[in-house]
Amino acid sequence: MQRSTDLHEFLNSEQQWLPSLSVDCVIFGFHENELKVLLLTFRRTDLLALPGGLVHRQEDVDDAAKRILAERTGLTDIYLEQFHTFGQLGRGSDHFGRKIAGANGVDLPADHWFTRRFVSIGYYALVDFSRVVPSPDVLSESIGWYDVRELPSLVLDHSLIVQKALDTLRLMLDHRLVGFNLLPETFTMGDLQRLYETILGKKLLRTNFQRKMLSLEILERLDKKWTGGAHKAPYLYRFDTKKGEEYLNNVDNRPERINT
Amino acid sequence: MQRSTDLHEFLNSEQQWLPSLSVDCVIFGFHENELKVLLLTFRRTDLLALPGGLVHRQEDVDDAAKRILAERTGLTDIYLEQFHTFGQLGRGSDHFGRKIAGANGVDLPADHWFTRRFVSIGYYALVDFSRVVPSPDVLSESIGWYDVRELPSLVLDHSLIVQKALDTLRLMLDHRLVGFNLLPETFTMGDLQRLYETILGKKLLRTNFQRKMLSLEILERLDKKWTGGAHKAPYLYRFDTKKGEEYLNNVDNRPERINT
DNA sequence: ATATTATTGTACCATTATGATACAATATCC
DNA sequence: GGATATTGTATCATAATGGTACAATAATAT
Repeated sequence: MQRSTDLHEFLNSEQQWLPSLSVDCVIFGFHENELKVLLLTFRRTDLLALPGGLVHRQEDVDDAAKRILAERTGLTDIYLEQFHTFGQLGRGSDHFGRKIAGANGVDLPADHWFTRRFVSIGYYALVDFSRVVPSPDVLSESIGWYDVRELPSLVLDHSLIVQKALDTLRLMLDHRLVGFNLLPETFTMGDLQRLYETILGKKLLRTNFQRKMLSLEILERLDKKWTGGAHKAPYLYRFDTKKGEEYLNNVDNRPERINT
Repeated sequence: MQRSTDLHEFLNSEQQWLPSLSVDCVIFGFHENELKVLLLTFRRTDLLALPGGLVHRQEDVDDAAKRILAERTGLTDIYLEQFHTFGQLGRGSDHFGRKIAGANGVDLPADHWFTRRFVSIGYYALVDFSRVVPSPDVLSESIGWYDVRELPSLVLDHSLIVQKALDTLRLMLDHRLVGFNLLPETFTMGDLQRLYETILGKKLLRTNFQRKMLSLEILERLDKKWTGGAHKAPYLYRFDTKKGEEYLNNVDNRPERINT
């Protein structure tokens, strides 16, 4: 995989990019009842930011999001979903771009392209952060997971972007069954419940959660799982892709409150 | 209100605009059990398109959407909501821009800015089309309402944009109570039901719809309405803004299916 | 006046979904 | 074999929803 090149090269790369547009990725990491977000710091600064980047002149924006995530964090094969585009005035990157360049000994000319305004398209994803090893690119000093409940302050409007992504994730949780692409191929009902609880930020009643999930008829029950714990072994389940598609395609399963 | 200027002026206006970005508005019109979309044809062509436009260099994108809608259709004070950004390759406007210019006797040079690629931010709104008089701007030959169930073919990817907007509208219908900003100040339960039925594209059971709406406790019951019809007079209702806000702010009213 | 008509508001019942508790089943450890 | 922690299911009470019935009531026709 092609990783980002260095800052000087980047600052001279205006011709490569679609002007005015950027992409920012909110990668939620789930593990052990914690929900975290992947953040980078820029070299020689302590500025925290979402992994983001620019779109090539001849590149589908969805593809750009995947490429940017890969280049900046090393993460590949992750399902990204667009959720909102941020185009407020005052998310201008003048101060911001100048600060980053400055920290690396570059004094940007008054009208340098990187100091101009960008409108940013937000994408989000949900991964199991114990099974993913992000690595920072050359523009970045560090990369790491930060708990969503105590997020430090971020560059530009990135805090707002994270908040909007989280709202969308919660809203879409069972509409899109987004959870299933971050569980292992097979999982227990407890695994699934912990995922839901972490994303929704609240406890669910075990028995009713189980009843509900089984009633959706999108899970295939497999063998039991003998973990070595001193207790009854839980069943393993697999997400039944075919039934899952049917479920999602059924208009009646949309989360609308008016039915009859 | 400033309306759009002529084509030649527009084609020389590159400096005004944020490059690569456009906005398209999907205005749904509701009246008498019909759901329609507002479309324009470009001058001297029969190309149908959504009202769209470009963003000024120093202009909030949400503001740009409102301005564009006003300039191109004459509609003002309409609540627009962003729903998706369209950035596929191949929605390129080369062929498209050249066709429009050509129809008006302008032969665009090979790399004219208007033939380049645009990424478009989609906004939608819902209005009562009997109470709104759109008028086409100078770029357009005509403006009119088209039934969503039998949409003619549109320019670029505008059919896709309409479909996505409609999906979003239906999904958000009672989550955001989006319907209320297009009913008159006071309305009957029948009015409200017809609105829901038209947007959802299906019949609802009168008695249960009434029960549901009343149970939300966001409607204020007023006097009866004597229409002159040979039947019992229905109550009029007003949307109670304060209670409505409370309702929308209550997380428990989000359309999630996993509760306990 | 009175009957007729169309529509509305509400009551009511059957069915389904949800919140909550109880309890038997069972892998492992001791 | 008994203790322990967890899981799967049953069950009950309550709430929400789908569906029907019916009385109330503005206008109109008689």
